[in-house]
Amino acid sequence: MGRIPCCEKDNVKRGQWTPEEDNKLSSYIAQHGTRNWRLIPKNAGLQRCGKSCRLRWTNYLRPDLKHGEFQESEEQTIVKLHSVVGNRWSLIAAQLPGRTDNDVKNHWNTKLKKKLSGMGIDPVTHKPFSHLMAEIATTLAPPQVAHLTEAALGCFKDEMLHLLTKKRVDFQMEHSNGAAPHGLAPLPGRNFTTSYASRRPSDEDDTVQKIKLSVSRAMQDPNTLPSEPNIAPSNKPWTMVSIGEASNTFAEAYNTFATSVSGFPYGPSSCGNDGDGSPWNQSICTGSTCTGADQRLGLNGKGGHEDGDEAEGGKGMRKDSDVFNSDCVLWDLTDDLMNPAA
DNA sequence: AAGGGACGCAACCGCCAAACT
DNA sequence: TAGTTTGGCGGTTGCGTCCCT
Repeated sequence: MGRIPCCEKDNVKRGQWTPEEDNKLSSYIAQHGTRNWRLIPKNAGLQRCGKSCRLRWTNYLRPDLKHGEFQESEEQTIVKLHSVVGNRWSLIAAQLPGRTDNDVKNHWNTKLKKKLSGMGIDPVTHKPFSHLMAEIATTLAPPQVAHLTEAALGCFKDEMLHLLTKKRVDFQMEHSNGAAPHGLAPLPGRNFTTSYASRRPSDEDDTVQKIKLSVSRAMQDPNTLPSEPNIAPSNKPWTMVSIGEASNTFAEAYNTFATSVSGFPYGPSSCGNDGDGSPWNQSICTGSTCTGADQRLGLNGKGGHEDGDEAEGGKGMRKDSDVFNSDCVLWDLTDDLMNPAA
């Protein structure tokens, strides 16, 4: 029954490929093609598993591969496609001639995820963090919102201070004239060198305090709470308006953070239209779930991944072609992307 | 100059659907 | 039709290199 095993696990070599092995594999495939991966290592005189040979060929040896750095246009394509199809690297790579799924995956994990996070955009949902927080807040009553705010601010503090600490030296070294570093969008009127260098340790606590103050002020604003007399805020039946207003405190908190940390390179509302016009600022914000893009394009947020599990669970989506039926068509998708089964 | 941590990339692992016997 | 392998995919890991202290 069935076929014979692809290779004897005990007799196969593992680890890095040598130039000799590459030559053997390349010359064999040049002559005989890639029809049967089980037989290729045997016939080519390689002590490798067929699967290992296939990976080596598809990810490295194929003559049509690009090996250089990713261009900005390629990065934009990856981000756009990822906002629609999630971690389906093979689909994304198919739109980038010369790039493999492994290339795209590695580049996403090592560069693009951090780049998006640094711009205040969640790499899983492609929404601004502030927008995410507001969305979460709409599902909670204000007392819970307050607790969530505390937790979220802790996250922001750690994340942003980490970024600031890491970048400070680079900015001072490379941009003594105050210009924005490569790949980052400068804010008008901000000077990186002075703003970073002037930060004191106590600024960190000041920042968090500022945010907390802003949030609590917004929470207690009479305009954001129901007006029934003699009912303590925590006991009031919350109206849609009040909850909606309270949820805005998250966006305010985030923007307060970005504003109060002088020199924060991406500024508040990094997904708005108030950027500097750099390709990154424009392209990132075309994500299907971005508020700004939703408004500009008249979208209702049906496209993209509304929850992290779906975005992360590439395998779970394989059979689900609904992602291609999204109302949210942001750019021209090729036929095979729109109809992956074809 | 040396040690340690961070980073990037290549390769492996495990799962799934299709193909095959 | 059932059992098995193959090919393909996404997630994860290991290792070499770079950079900072």
